[in-house]
Amino acid sequence: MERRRGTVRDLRRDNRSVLLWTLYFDQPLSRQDLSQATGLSPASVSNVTRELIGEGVVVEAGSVDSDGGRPRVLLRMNPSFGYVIGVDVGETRIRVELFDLMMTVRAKADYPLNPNEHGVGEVVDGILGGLATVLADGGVAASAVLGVGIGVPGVVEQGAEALVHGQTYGWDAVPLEGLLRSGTDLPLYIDNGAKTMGQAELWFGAGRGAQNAVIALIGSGVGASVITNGSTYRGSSSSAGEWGHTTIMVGGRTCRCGASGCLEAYAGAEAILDRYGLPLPGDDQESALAALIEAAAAPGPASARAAEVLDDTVRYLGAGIGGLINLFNPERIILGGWAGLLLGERSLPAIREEARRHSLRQPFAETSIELCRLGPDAVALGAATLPVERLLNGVAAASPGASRSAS
Amino acid sequence: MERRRGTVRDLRRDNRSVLLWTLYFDQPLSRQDLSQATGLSPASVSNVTRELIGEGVVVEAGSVDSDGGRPRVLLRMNPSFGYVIGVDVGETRIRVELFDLMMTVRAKADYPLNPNEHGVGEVVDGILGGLATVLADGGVAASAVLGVGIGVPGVVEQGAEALVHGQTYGWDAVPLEGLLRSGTDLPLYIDNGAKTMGQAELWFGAGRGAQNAVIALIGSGVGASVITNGSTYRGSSSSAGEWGHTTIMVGGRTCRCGASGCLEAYAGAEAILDRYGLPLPGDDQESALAALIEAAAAPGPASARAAEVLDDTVRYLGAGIGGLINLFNPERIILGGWAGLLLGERSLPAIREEARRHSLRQPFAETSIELCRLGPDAVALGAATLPVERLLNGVAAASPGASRSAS
DNA sequence: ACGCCTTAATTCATGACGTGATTTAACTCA
DNA sequence: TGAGTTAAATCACGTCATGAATTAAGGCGT
Repeated sequence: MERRRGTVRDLRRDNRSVLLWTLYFDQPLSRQDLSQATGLSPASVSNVTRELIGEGVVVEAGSVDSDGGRPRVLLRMNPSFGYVIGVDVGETRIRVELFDLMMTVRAKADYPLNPNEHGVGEVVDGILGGLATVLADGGVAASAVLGVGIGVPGVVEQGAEALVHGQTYGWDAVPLEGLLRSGTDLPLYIDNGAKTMGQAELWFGAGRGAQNAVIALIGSGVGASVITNGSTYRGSSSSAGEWGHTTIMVGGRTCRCGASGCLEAYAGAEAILDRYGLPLPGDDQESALAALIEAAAAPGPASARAAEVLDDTVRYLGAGIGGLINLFNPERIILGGWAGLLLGERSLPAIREEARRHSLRQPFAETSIELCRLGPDAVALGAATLPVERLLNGVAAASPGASRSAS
Repeated sequence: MERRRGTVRDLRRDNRSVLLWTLYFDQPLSRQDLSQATGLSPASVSNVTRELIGEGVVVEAGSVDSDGGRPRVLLRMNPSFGYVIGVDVGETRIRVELFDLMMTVRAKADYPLNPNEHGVGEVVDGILGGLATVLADGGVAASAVLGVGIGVPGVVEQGAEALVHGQTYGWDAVPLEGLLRSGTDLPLYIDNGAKTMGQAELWFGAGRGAQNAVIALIGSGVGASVITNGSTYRGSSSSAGEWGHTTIMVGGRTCRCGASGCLEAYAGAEAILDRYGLPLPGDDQESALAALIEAAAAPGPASARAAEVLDDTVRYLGAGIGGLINLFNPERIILGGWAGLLLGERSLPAIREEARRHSLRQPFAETSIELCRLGPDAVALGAATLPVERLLNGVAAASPGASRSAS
């Protein structure tokens, strides 16, 4: 991960990198477009491009007339230069997806989990099984895989080998990378699931183009991904963005993390249902929350009570979001996660209003609050962007197969 | 502020910059030391050094024996290459200080303010008067001044001309830079006072060497400065770090910002005194808070009540700090501001404990919570570092006098 | 078909830069 | 005084980005 700088060679790597990034997100582009977009001279674009085409990362694809003159040749990423795998370790299932470079899904695999028993061995088995399945189904050789991104709940401590701390479900410094290493030698990128979902929204969803944003993930629990200067902020030990355990009510409800007054203890789906207290139809949290929202809308005896719980939730959420606005001054707040979507669909305007009441005028005015745009696969998708990010940054060199022997 | 990158010339500027930064903070250093510290080759260090000495930014200063061989020549910044001015616009006074490049004070000036009437004109007059005074007292020509840094309370919106929003004391988009421009043509750098104080602690105080830190400023109100990747984080419209108005108690006390439940409404000095409610000796908040702390320690009728108020304060503060730890995952939290110091001296261990109770284990374990190390002039000192930062980054070119005509 | 025009991309000559190897500088010690 | 030692400067070389010049690839009018 060491990034040298200072020699004229590093300069080339950086230029190559900005060129790849612009091409990745705005393709197809002609060499001329690239020159304009990156600020590099046409000559340099030509040189770097030749190199990239030679390596097979970039391909020429069609051309466009330019009234009267020589037509522009369009450049694209080569989608099959290499493949990436994204893994979403969720509360109820492990999902594994195989993508090409442009993030087209090639194969999927699901592995159900017992929600109340996050056995490490089971998770490891599920991931390894999923890897084998998608490679077989997708017809892709392991040597063509650039890497495997894995989004897990809980804090991921990056180091020689990533450790996972899941304070709310009993994982304490689990050496997930080491455990997986014995079953595969693909390059692994393990990160917090909220962060990978955030990166998915940043790259392909409601966060596109943002330099500073916060993606809030509200599911059973509450998490967030903070984007600063265009990339995921990780802090000193890569656990930044743990929004769910911000105190919004000193001395308040006890949270499953052990503290009291956490946002998650009020606005997480589990907490919402618990605060409502009454039984609801549906055998999982998702349908229960949907039922609660329906109850609040429909006339009936439970309506007022349900609406009150939801309105309180909006207030808590608004307070939490207001804090994010004040602290991070983002240009965008994106509300995601299945519970975030349900709540947002019902009461996004109210959430905005509560966020306004709990933040300062100037930063609030600079922020837009929106719903996420990607579906439930965003965690896996975002995880799969991790190896792509590495490729775009120019760390992964020429041939994709080489990455296997990177022990 | 545009920073080009991509040409071999930009590379030189960057290398020059890292060399200047290392020299600034670890001087004196020999060329060899610099080579080792920056990773640049001895040859490059030699070249860049020659350039810097030629410009007068760096000077040779003495030498050190190296058992048997040619002695190492030590290099230093030239303290009188240029001068900088720092301005602290506080609640009760404006303080203006003149420094040389190495931040040795050359002159000071104070200008009292009526605490309850932050007249814009008065502030402008005070600053302009202070500038003239320190230049005269310090015997420094205006042409030798690299710039003037100004730390103000409230949100500073950077743009063509900096605007100041002081929501808590009635400044709304005040064009401070424009107003000052008519009285001086020195380069101006206006920033939030908590941020400039944070930068002072980062450069010279308890934050030295930190890559990720939060400097909490607790005075009459509450602010913070967030350091990410070694420099002040500003967000999309440079108002990031407004910690004081984070909600820690939904539906709680009304804050002077208009919202309810803000941290500032509980842990700011004004709020602490208000929560105590009873009269205290002393004619300003500072002596009143000191008296409150004394009352809690001494036996007496008011002791229990005072201790309770302070203990509550610690809890609120701990909740706020816990949120910072979870969200930013800093390696260090630094407690500053006059009230922060008073509270910290009394109960830093308790604050640490409450922060622990309100944060997740893993990020808390990575964080140390300390008191600031600089005195009450930190805001002005930090403001004065703003033009120095620009110099170190290589934006300011050869002769310091040239900066005057940078309109 | 042909030449002219327009635009895109490449090539070329140039200058800036960092670097390892070599040389010079500066000082110690026997 | 000369050998040894370490610091710094210089040199020769390779890499790179770039503006200018050149080539490539099409349209259009005659």
